[in-house]
Order: sequence, then C-alpha cells, then structure tokens
Amino acid sequence: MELADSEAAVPSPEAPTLAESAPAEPGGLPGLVDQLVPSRGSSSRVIVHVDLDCFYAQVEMISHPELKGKPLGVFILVGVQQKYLVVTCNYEARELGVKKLMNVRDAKEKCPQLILINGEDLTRYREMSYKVTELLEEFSPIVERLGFDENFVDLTEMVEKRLQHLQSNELSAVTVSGHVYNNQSVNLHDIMHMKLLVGSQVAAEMREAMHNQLGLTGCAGVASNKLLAKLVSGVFKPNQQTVLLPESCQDLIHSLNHIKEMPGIGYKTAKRLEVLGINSVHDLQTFSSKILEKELGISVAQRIQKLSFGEDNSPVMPSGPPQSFSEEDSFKKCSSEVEAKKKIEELLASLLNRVCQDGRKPHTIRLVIRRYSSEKHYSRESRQCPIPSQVIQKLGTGNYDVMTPMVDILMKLFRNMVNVKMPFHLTLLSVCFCNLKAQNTAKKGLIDYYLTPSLSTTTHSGKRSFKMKDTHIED
DNA sequence: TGGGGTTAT
DNA sequence: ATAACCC
Repeated sequence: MELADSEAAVPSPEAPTLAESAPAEPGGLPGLVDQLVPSRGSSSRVIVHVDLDCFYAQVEMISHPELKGKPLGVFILVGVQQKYLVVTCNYEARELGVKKLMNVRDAKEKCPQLILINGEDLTRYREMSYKVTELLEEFSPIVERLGFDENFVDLTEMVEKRLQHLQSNELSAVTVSGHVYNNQSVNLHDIMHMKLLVGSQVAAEMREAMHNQLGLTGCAGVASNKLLAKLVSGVFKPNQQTVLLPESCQDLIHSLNHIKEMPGIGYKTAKRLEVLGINSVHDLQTFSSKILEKELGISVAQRIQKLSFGEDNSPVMPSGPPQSFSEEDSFKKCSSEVEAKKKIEELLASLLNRVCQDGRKPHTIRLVIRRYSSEKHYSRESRQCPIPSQVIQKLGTGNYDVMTPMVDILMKLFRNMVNVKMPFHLTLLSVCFCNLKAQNTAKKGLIDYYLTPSLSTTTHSGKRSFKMKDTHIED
C-alpha cells in the first residue's frame, strides 16, 4: 500500500527523490539506491512528535530532588466551587491510584502519602519548556511547540542526509531504535522504511539529550506526518518511543475508539458529528463527503475526513519565540471596578516582567473577561488597542513608571466592555500582550508605511490611524 | 476545569 | 472580535 498521505500522490518537482538528489559520485549512494526508490517518486516526510512524561511533576522533582521516588501530584484551584484538582502526577502516584484531573480529596483518600504541590505559577514550567524546544532546535530548526510539553520536529532533511552518507554495505545494518508499531517487520529495501528507521535513531538521540542535559524523560513517535507521529508517540508510555511504518497506518487510526480522540477534532466538531451518526473513525471515512461539506463547511469537512484516513499535509511550522504573553486569573466573583483594577494590576505586573525579559516589545494590549452565566456557556469577551509608542519605548528601560499608563488603558478597555454603572459579575480577567516586534523603534513605522500603507499604524504627521479591530480609547 | 497558547474566519 | 483547536 502506498503511503496514505495526500502529498505523496502529487510528486513535486522541487522535492527530488533520494536518488535524484544523491551525489552521482562513487561512495555516495550507489546503484543500490535506484532499486530502493519507489517508482512514484516521493516527497514523504519524516516527523517526530516528542511528548514529555507528566511534565509539571518532572519539573517539580527537579526543583525538589528529595521528592524523587515519592508519589507527587501538582494541583490547581478550579471552578466556581473553588475545589482543588490534581492536574498531573508522577508515575509513583499513578501506581497508587491517583489519576489526572482527580479531585484532591479523592486523591488524598486513595493515596494518603501523596505529596501535593501548587501548580499555579507556570514560570518554571514555561522556562523548562523552552529549554526543551531549544534543545530540539539543535537537531533541526523546524520545531513546532504544542502546549508546554509537546514538540514536533521535521526530520526529513536530516534523515535524507544521514542516509546519503551511508555506504551501501552499511545500509543493511541500519536498525530501529525503540518499538515498531504493530511489530511490523522492516523491509530494508523500502526507502521509506529506511528513512523512518533513521528517524527513530534521531528520536532516540533527542530523548537521550533531553535526559542528559535537562534531566527529563519523554516519549517520541516517528511517522510520515504530524497526525500519525502524534498518535504513535502515545502507544508505549512512559519514556519509550515508537515508529509507524506506512503499512500499519490504518491499524493505528482504527485503534481510536472515538473520533473525538483524533487530534484536530475538538469538542464542538465531535458533537456535530455525533448528530450525524458519526462516532468512529470508520464512520467518518465512509460518510458522504458532500453532506459533510454541507454540514461543516468545505474546509473543516475536507480536513477532518483526510485526518480519518491518517492523511495530514500540514507542515511543521517553526514556532520561534512566542507570539503573545498572557496571564489570567479566574475567581468566583468580581463585581466592582476597584476589585477589577486590583486584579488587573497584579496580572500586568507579572506580564511586564516577562515582556522585559523577552526583549521584544508588544505593540498591542488586550483585556479579556468572562461574565458569570448560569448556563455553562463558556464565552469570553475581549477588547484590544495599540500601546502608545511612548509607552512602548519606556518598556525595557528600567524604572520609568509604565504601570500607570498601562493600567489606565486597561481600565478604559474594561469600561468599554462592562457598564460599571450597572451591576456585573465577572469570573475571569486576563491581560495579553501581543503583536510583538523586535525593538526597532525609529524607522520601523516608516518602512511599514512604504510597504503596507493601509496597515500602517503611524502616519508621517504623527497621528494614529487604528486598525478596525482595535478599539479607540478616548476620554 | 484551569492557565496557558495557536490559527481561521 | 470571536470561535475553534491544542495542551
């Protein structure tokens, strides 16, 4: 069976096969390779998904080495009922019956010796998370973050280079590192098999480096696209890795018990599919494309139906530095402007620290609220506006008071959303800095003006012209 | 269920 | 500005 990847069906001229790109000189890849290359031509990729084991718990065990070997849970305060939940725990705790998202009461009952750590402050988790990403970027710069504890890396180029440097007699000595999904046997004459095996070796090197340099363990999955790499990385846990060979692709996706388990099909889409009688991967594969497009729109329909076949042509997008910084606080009730201002000031203070460390400067600020509603309607409202250029410039520079003007702006945004003369009941406040730019203060506006006049935020006369989506803040 | 993030519309 | 997705 050919690789069930949509791009494989369309050989692209700019993506030469291994044979075409191999050096013609002796000692490169000799004639043997010609036999190895599939007649179709192939732009098949090798992707690894790296997934840290119970990340927060691992970070805590590094911070508190005396806790190693003991059952450990990380908890946060949640919900309108203000109860504590264990968001993650180490494997010692799991063996004693503690589960993720378990109420702290139940967890303590099951496991009285459980040690609990407050996981509210994400700072150390965030820092360690970026150390992992940076370590992976040393292998290949194409690294995409997914949350704090997962990364995708596109290994295609690396793997092809490694294969090219092998002598023909070494080719048959290539072995897999870790598990092969389904225990499928490897065909040493299949070029994609060889690429994936080399991918599994790189994955092992990555896990080894994470362990040696950062003291972290995790899983890895190697496959021909992101979807499959992610699905296969979870097959053997913890601290193990698995490679998927193309012939076992259908087995892997049919191992899902419900479409909701398919990454990319979230709560809403799953609910709408259920109404249509679609529950399993097979249901989705065989459902009428036309009807699905009518129900979900052509874009979502085509994307998720491809996912159901294990096809995913989405590229690994290098994440680079974060595109936004935000801090939230949720609570039972906030019903006065003074109270809101206090909370906003707290959020802002920590954000300013983070933004200062980053070095880049945010050009937009956003305030997010959630209003109390008896329905479970989980809906947030937000207002954003540009940060005045004078305030931006003072951002990194020590002790000028940047809090006051910022709080001022935020309170204007607040009053734009909330009629403070009427009673209100909020359950969440969040402040977000986005539209980050390398601090290039002087000429940037001018360049922007020439390149994209309609999007420029600064005119030569110095007046502001806001984008439509930014709310004007005036007195 | 929170406290983060991203992209698409 | 919101809604969907991910963790």
